[in-house]
Amino acid sequence: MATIKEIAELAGVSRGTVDRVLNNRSGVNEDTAKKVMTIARQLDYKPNKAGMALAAQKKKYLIGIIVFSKKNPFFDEVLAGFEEKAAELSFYGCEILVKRVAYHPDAQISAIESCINEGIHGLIITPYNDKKICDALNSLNKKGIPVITVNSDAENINRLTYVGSDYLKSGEAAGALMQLTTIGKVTAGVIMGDSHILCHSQRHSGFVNHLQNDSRFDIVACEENFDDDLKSYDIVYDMLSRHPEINALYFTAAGVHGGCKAIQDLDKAGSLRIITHDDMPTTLDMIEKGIITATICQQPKWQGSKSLELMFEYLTSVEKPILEKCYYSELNIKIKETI
Amino acid sequence: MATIKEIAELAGVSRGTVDRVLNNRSGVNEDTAKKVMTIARQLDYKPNKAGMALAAQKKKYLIGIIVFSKKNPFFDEVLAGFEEKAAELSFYGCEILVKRVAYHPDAQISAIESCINEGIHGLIITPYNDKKICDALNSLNKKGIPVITVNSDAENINRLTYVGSDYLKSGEAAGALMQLTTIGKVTAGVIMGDSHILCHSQRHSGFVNHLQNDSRFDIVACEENFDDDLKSYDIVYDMLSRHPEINALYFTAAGVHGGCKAIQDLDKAGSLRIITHDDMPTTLDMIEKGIITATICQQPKWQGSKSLELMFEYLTSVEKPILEKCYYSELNIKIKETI
DNA sequence: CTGAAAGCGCTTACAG
DNA sequence: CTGAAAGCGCTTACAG
Repeated sequence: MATIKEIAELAGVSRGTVDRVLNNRSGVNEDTAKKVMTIARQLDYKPNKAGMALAAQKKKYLIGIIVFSKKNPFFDEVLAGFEEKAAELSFYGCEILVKRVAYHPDAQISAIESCINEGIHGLIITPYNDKKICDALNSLNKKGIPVITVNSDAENINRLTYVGSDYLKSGEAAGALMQLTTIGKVTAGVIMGDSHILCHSQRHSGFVNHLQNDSRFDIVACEENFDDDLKSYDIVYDMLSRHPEINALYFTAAGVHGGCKAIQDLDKAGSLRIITHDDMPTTLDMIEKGIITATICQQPKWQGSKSLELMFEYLTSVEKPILEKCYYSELNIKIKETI
Repeated sequence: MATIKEIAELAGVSRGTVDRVLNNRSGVNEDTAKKVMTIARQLDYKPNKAGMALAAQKKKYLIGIIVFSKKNPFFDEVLAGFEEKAAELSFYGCEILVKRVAYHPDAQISAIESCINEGIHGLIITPYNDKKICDALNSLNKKGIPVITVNSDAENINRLTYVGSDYLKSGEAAGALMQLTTIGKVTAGVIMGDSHILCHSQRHSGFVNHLQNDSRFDIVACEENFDDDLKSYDIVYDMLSRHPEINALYFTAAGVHGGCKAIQDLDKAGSLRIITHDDMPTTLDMIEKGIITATICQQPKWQGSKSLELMFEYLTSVEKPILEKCYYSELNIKIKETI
């Protein structure tokens, strides 16, 4: 592996100059720069990360992370991903500033402001899909603070990229799984999180799209639980009472535990085919008990670590990398026997 | 973060001495060592990886990797994991030496020998379950070259750990998936790889165990294809001709493509429920075509990167880490809509 | 526009 | 048994 020192010797200049050329720091004679670049290319120079890391010891890159409140255990896993990656990058000077706030535009706005005050260099956020947030994020961008959305995207945001699930596809997968695991006439109900949340409505569409041409399926009810377990209990209880013919349920988001409780209380545990998303402990418990048939997971940990990795790479690279529009996590179906 | 320099100043000794104490290098006065250790503990000293990496620039850790031949595309993925991790560890001086050999004890033996000749410091291997291999690996251990088994384990080997699938569990998962996706009477056939291969027979047992108390299921045939697609074609063709009542097939290992071809040629594509393992391109193609219902994957890439990570950590750490007996990969069910 | 020098934290001959 | 010094590769004030 070629080093800066070698290149400097070959080019007959100092190491400092080579460094300037290689990192596009301004103020180097054009001819000198060309000569250095040619040699660097010939030797296929790749910077040594250990050297970079050591020299960067005093530098600091502070990356703000805004995800949802502690009430939603799904984000515990995403956070685990952030922390794992942050530990790995800590010796390159990467530091993270985590804020877990309520799912509300105002809470997010004030979290964003406090991030700015603490001097973040980049922001990773699960945005509430709202005009206010959109504006706030776009003005961050103008300040030169790049934004990456994670887990959930928002419309019209000027973000670097989105890291998370393909929600339409995951809804379709839920529909397909429903087909695979049922026979005959299926009367289904859907329990959504919040129809104002982009990803929840996308899962719903995916599910409906996939099943609409299958004459076996009839979707007779769809309600929102706003990701709240108590609300979820009531809604499911009510839905199943009004529609005793329902024999399958699809939960597009959280509130799985409350909903399943209602099913247990109605003594319908065995007679319903239930598909959910994600694998928080309460969901795993319901799978273990045989109440939920399968759950479709979305690599929350990967979402955290990947988004931080991309942000850090972007912040530290000289030639800004070209990012994909979206980085989709894999869908992972789990049943009792694979958890 | 405390540094060696700080500790040296506080202890009133040189940095060299601190280094000797911290890394258990011999020949330090006991009292001095104690003093240094106390201070290090007080400051919660953690070595700076960048510093270590830079200083280790001239060192080299060569790790041998022996997996199966290029005919088995599953190992392409495992290899991708090895290479990704090797790139990450390269600036700590980690180098890998990959040998892909035929699934045969003699081929493995000679690969092991050539690894020794090239001076490996550790070996990661997917061992053929055979006395000869076992002896060879145990003698490696005696030479001080640690061994990790990956993807497949062998009996009575003195290895550091095993990184791979829990095959019994994955067979059970296949059985459960079969139950979930069928109704009424199911007459099943099993296509095994090689009954002498530990993991293949474990999957078979898991599958049979899971289904034996379910009166809906009848397993009427079980044949070996030795992971060969042509052989697999013949076996499946023959099995389905002799047992026209078969309406479900389980492939415990490779040879999926050949088997599915036979099914197509017999015009039975729609009428069989088929469960397989892994997601090599040919398998994905058969899922896309609706011939295979679901496939259970085992994180091949993770198996490669995890095993290399563990080996490198073991080789480079001062206090040898205590490893688990086994590191199991997650099981990941995929259907057409999630690939 | 460029160079010489110091420094990031750890390791390692070498000298004593 | 211990210290002083050089070195790993990259970066960064500072001086010119």
